Amino acid sequence: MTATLSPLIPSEAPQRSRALPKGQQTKQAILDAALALASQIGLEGLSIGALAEVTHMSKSGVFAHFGSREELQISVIREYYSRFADEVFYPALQQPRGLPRVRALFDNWMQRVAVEIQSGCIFISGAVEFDDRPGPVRDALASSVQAWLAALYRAVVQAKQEGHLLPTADEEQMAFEIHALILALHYEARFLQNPRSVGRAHRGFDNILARYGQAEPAPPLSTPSHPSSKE
Amino acid sequence: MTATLSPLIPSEAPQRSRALPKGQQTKQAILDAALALASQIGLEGLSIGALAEVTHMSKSGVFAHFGSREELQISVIREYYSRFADEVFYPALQQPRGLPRVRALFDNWMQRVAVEIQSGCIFISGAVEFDDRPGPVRDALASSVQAWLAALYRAVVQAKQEGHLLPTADEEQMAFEIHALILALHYEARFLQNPRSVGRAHRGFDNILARYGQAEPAPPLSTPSHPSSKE
DNA sequence: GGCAAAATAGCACGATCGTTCTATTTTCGC
DNA sequence: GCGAAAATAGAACGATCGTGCTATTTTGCC
Repeated sequence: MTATLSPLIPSEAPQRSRALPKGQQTKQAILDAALALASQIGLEGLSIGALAEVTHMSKSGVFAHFGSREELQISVIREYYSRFADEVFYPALQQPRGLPRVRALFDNWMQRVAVEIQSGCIFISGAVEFDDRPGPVRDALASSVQAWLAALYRAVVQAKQEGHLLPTADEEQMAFEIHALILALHYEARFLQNPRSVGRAHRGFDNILARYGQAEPAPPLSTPSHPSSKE
Repeated sequence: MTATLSPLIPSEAPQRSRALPKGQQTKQAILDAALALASQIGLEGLSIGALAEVTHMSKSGVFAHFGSREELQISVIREYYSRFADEVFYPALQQPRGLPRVRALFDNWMQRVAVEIQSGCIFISGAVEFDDRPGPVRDALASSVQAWLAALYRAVVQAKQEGHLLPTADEEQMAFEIHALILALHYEARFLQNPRSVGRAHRGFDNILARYGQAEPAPPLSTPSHPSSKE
């Protein structure tokens, strides 16, 4: 099976046969602006009026593309998830299974969060905004995050299977601790504006590897592949 | 010097000579309700109308006690900070300097966050809400958090001074990693509703101690050092 | 190039927000 | 218990919000 980040939220199949009709085109432009706006002020702060102003449209013009504010928020989450996957997940697949891939996932993630120190991360701000507000927006957000964390977890499991981690390593624990570093980086860099946070997070990852990793580099092609990776 | 969490935000000296006048009394009642409300829906979600309804007062009656919404928010932060110090920081001072005190700080913190999985933590939600919204509310929040993190850092420094940590231990790094665990606990327990998070955070702390602590008092890493960290 | 359909604008609605102003009630020292 | 001062209520304001309704413009197929 090929590793993917499943599009948990079904989206209409994009038209590939022709150039996008005008409607979809401006819808995408609105979505771009909405993503930028939501990153700064949060999904809850996203207002149709402000969005209309930015895109030089009327409120109802913007509104018509989504039908409701909730649908707009969900679309933003979908868009964010897609970009996150393109930027963090898929590039890491070029690294070989195991520790190199885990390292690439973390590095890409770090790099993205480092940029988001200015712009904000929807997966983090959204979690706070919707942590006790049930509904479709929360569901979309939670399943997106879960999909990403599950992908990270799978990469850690593979690293252990490849012999890159100690046999005693607890994969779920390791994934938890990696996630923790990212959250602390976001908190201390973006809110507390501590410039040392990036270095702290990197050091933290090194510490995690020192604890869970095999002391000696694993033999490159030693073990014949087990029944292919199931999760 | 005696260890304290300085009241960074100056507050009017409370009247001790007499019973509180009626005004201060209801102000405190409003503040209690505001704290509960802000914990659930955030400092930004705190509305004077909702607060009036909960306290069975008129909007203007509530408003008159604070003069502005901003002042209300700052008062809530002040109140939260005070309770946090009473519940997490001061009790830990009964433990001897060094590792026991660090452990107590973490345990108290964990216990509080474990409760806040239901109610929410203003230090965390507020950080997201105000991370790029300058102003007095953000300042009050940031200085409160900084004061607490500095207190944690001092405790770690003392632990090293007492010889409870390796001479190579980086105190700031250790404090960063502890903070990270708390943030991950809050995120994964409150938003993702993963019941294993409490155990993961405890285990993470054990891992940190294994990395930075002087190796001897407890049996080495393979056995869990605390009976409670079972999932 | 005309014409249905899609896209966008304009306007108004009810609700909620923080805040202000004025009136009324309650507190509390004397 | 009188009366000034404090506390609370009530109503109204302008602003902003999401949304529904109806025009108007623009698109894109024939």
